[in-house]
Amino acid sequence: MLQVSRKFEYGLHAVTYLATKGLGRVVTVKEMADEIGFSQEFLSKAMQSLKRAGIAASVQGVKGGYRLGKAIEEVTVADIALAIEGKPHLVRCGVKADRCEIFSSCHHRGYINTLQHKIQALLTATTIHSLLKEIEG
Amino acid sequence: MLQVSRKFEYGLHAVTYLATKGLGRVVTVKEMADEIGFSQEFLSKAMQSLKRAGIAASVQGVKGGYRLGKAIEEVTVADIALAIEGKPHLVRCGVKADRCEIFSSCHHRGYINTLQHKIQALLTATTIHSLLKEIEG
DNA sequence: CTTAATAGGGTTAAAATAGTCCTATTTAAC
DNA sequence: GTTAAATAGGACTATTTTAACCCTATTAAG
Ligand code: SF4
Ligand code: SF4
Repeated sequence: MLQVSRKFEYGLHAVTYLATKGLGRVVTVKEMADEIGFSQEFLSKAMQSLKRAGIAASVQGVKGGYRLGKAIEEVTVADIALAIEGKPHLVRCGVKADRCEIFSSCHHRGYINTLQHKIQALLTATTIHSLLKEIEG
Repeated sequence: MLQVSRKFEYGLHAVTYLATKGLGRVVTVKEMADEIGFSQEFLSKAMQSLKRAGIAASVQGVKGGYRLGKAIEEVTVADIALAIEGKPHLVRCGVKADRCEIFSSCHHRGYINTLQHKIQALLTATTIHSLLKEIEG
């Protein structure tokens, strides 16, 4: 269906939330989930992925939470997608060749791979900074 | 995971198969499935979708099968995707607004929709004709 | 030492995708 | 006209992926 995962949307919303509500401020998952309207548990998983990628930074313990890990000019939508969904692969042979029974005789991979790179370029072209400008402006 | 459906790949392979093996020739699903290396039953479903969209034409009865329904200069990858997967929607609110609990407060739709249009433009930019030239050349 | 938070493994539930099966219809060939 | 080879398509099942939840451990403020 060529659809973006829900977790990615959770992550994207979370990052823009962090970016708008105080740049250095530490925000709990609970606050974000309540404000945005998402499931706290699931958003928590998304935040953990973002943290591992350095997009968010975490503070543990009471008064803990998350804040941005990078300047919003340096985080692209592609980064968030990578952090949450892992390396993109439009076709199953991108995961592993033997996942496709016709791998050795397929003549379409080249095209599909360039297509993928173009899509990736689109995602890379948008930083969170420019996304916010687009939303507000 | 942003992955293309298997049925779409079946369809794409089938169309290029029809295009290379004789333009007017009527080819059975069995032949295509055997040659390409796909499941006959499932490929059959893909062909039915392509037929409904006019991309393939069918001949029923003994000696029946499929042939191309349009000139390969007039069929784009986007057409095949549309025929097989239906209207694209990168996010669930594209199917129906109430599929997302935060629809009314979401500020990301605009961006995601332009992203979708750009991806769609990429698919529309490749006709089967140009795809074949790319493969052969 | 208690409490509020993240970290993360493991499990379950729901949905989408992939594939199969079966029957009806069409039509060429005999 | 009967048979056989094909598409048409509905219904079903299996598999895989996604989404969500639960539970325990760890961290650190008060
Ligand atoms: S059909 Fe080709 S592009 Fe698609 S998964 Fe198989 S090898 Fe890859
Ligand atoms: S979060 Fe926004 S873009 Fe995503 S499905 Fe909901 S309304 Fe649509």
